[in-house]
Amino acid sequence: MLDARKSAILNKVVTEHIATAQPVGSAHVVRDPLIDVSPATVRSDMAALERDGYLTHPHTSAGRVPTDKGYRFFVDQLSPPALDPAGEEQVQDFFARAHGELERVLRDTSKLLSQLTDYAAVVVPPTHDTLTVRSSLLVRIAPRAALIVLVLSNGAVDRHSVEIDESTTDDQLERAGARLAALLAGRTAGEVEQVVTSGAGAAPGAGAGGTPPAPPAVPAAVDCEAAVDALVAACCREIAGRQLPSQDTDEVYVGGAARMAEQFPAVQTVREVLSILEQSFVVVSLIRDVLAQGQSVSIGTEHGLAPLAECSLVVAPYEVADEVVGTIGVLGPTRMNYSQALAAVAVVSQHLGRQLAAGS
Amino acid sequence: MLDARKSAILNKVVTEHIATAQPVGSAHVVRDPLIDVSPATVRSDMAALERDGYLTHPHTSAGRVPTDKGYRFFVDQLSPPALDPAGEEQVQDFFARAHGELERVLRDTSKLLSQLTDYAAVVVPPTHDTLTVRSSLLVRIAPRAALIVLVLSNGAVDRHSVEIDESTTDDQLERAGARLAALLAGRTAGEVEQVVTSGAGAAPGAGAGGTPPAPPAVPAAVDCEAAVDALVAACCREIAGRQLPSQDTDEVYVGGAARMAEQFPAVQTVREVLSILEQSFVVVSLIRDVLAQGQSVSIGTEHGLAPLAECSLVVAPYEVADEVVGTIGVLGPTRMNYSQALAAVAVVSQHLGRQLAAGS
DNA sequence: CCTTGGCACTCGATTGTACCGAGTGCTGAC
DNA sequence: GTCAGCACTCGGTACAATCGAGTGCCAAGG
Repeated sequence: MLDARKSAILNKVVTEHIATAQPVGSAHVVRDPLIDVSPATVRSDMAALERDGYLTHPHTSAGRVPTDKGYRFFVDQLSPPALDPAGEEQVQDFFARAHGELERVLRDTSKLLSQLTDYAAVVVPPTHDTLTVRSSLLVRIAPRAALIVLVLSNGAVDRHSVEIDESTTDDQLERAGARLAALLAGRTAGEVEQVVTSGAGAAPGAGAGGTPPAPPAVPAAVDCEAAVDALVAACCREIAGRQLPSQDTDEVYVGGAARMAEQFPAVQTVREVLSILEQSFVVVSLIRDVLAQGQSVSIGTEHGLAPLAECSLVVAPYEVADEVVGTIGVLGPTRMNYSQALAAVAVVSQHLGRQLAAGS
Repeated sequence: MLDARKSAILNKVVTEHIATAQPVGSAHVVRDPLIDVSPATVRSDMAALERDGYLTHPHTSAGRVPTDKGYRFFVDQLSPPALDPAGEEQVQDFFARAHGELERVLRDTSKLLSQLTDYAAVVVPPTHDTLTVRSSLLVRIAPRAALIVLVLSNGAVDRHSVEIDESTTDDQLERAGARLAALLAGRTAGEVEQVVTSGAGAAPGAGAGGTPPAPPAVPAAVDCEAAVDALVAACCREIAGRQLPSQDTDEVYVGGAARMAEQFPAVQTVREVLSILEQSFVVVSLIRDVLAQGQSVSIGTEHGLAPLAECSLVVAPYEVADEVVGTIGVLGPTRMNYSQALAAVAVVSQHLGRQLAAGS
């Protein structure tokens, strides 16, 4: 597509612009030992690159700046980058020390990633699909509400509330709890869903398509045992339901958002970017979209979000037991240090996966 | 201290400066109908106010700007402010709708408070001291680690991990779990602590003063029942220990941090403020300090944090069952709208307390 | 003694002008 | 195709002039 010299020039423009944040002119480009031609030649090549959409001009008599397409070319031909030794050590250290609650580990991981790259970092927590239920508990917390607590195989705790009928006796609740414990032990949330839809009485059935699922409620018990059955079914539905995309629970850990303040001269831009970062739902779906396209980098306007037009996102999934369970990412300006970000994201995602597999 | 006219002038300067963010001159001040003197008189009064430390001068030939002391005077003589009807309705709406997990409610509350005021908002979650344990569960999550899960009376779930000896049998664990359940049910964390220090075998004893408490570990069991005893004691210690100030778990919900970006012209300031907001520990202790001094507003340099010299913090505790359990706050520039912030914080803290008492 | 109009003075902000220099595009020669 | 040379562009800086909001002080009047 691009001959060797043009490609070299484009690369030089990109790296130089990343380093200096300034438009780069032909004189700067020829300073690169790999480019052994005169400025005039470089100029004509740069004009061609501009015609092809790789570069732009802020105005006449200014140097060139890469377009999103230019960055894209640069990133695609980047050799798989390695993290610098200092960073590598930092990651090692971190995960050697990391322990305790899942949430804490994830939050700290986002901080680590942000420190490594000097940009904002995002950690999307693992879905529970690969985790099994180790233990469960059903407790009444109000006359008409009960809580299911699940301890998962990695030590995380999941929690769902179900509406119950006021007439439900403590005894019934206890029996339902016992049944539930037996039913859930060793299962994943996905398997629970299967149990629900296959047998186990009051399956959702008809209304599954367009209409929103009714809130789980248990009808007044006539037969005692039937009430217990219904309660168990409601609990299962609730647990399985949480995994559905209807969840607006989308949690996400953002670290180093403050660093974005330095990246953009315009206060307005900073404000918009930070605002987006506060809406976890938007962040999650953004990352999901990028990953769905098989990309690991999204540059400028490639994703649709207007306020992030001046940002790039570098993502990597992390795996537990060969299954993708979550994602981490770095958000920086389009003129970010891509190789560093790619390296950091790759290394951290690997370590994080291993860590979670170990059971934190 | 200040005669009526000086006081009026100071008030006018403060309100005007809050509204316009500009230094305000004598001409602006006399526009106030309450001040019926000439600009020259105002000028001499302002000079006096400056001598007394209530106002400053960016430079000669500029208007006056309030100092921290000036703001302090203004805030202290502010009549207890009421929230505007629109805001009031928003709060009503919010708490009528609020439901679900504790964390979600708190996070959303921080967003609400931020929306009401247009500044950043902070919610410090309730300590568990007034909550009782409704149910508990002890599960092994790794060969050498177990997890205590507590369901609290308001439906929240608390979780602590304890180190256990590898030789501990599942049977022992189960018995310890049963003992623990009986011991904890209906108790608050504070009461658990009392149980630990009073009887129950392996109390910390000597090392309680200066040295950090040893990590909970259970020695290899010789006698089976003794091992169970020790395990129970370790669990209790862990639960009680969490309430000690040694906790660096200090969680905090920050909403609307992005709004700070617009409040300061200097990017550096924005960066520093956001940075502070990301360190939950700092935020928590800051709020604690302010409250400990019986203040509800901290202005500029009154708290010691240099990066927040241009910020003010408005806080209010919230109560459940007449006990202060947590705090909410608003962080804005020193020239923030204090009456609005005070009103919002007061109203929201009241509603939040009521909401939590109801059992979310 | 407090208040006030008058007045000189200060100093940031704005505007205008000139100039510099980094950078481009083009052209004609090799 | 490459390159030296050249005219041209245009943002950035430096400097001066001007403007105006605001002060401090003083002398006169209640």
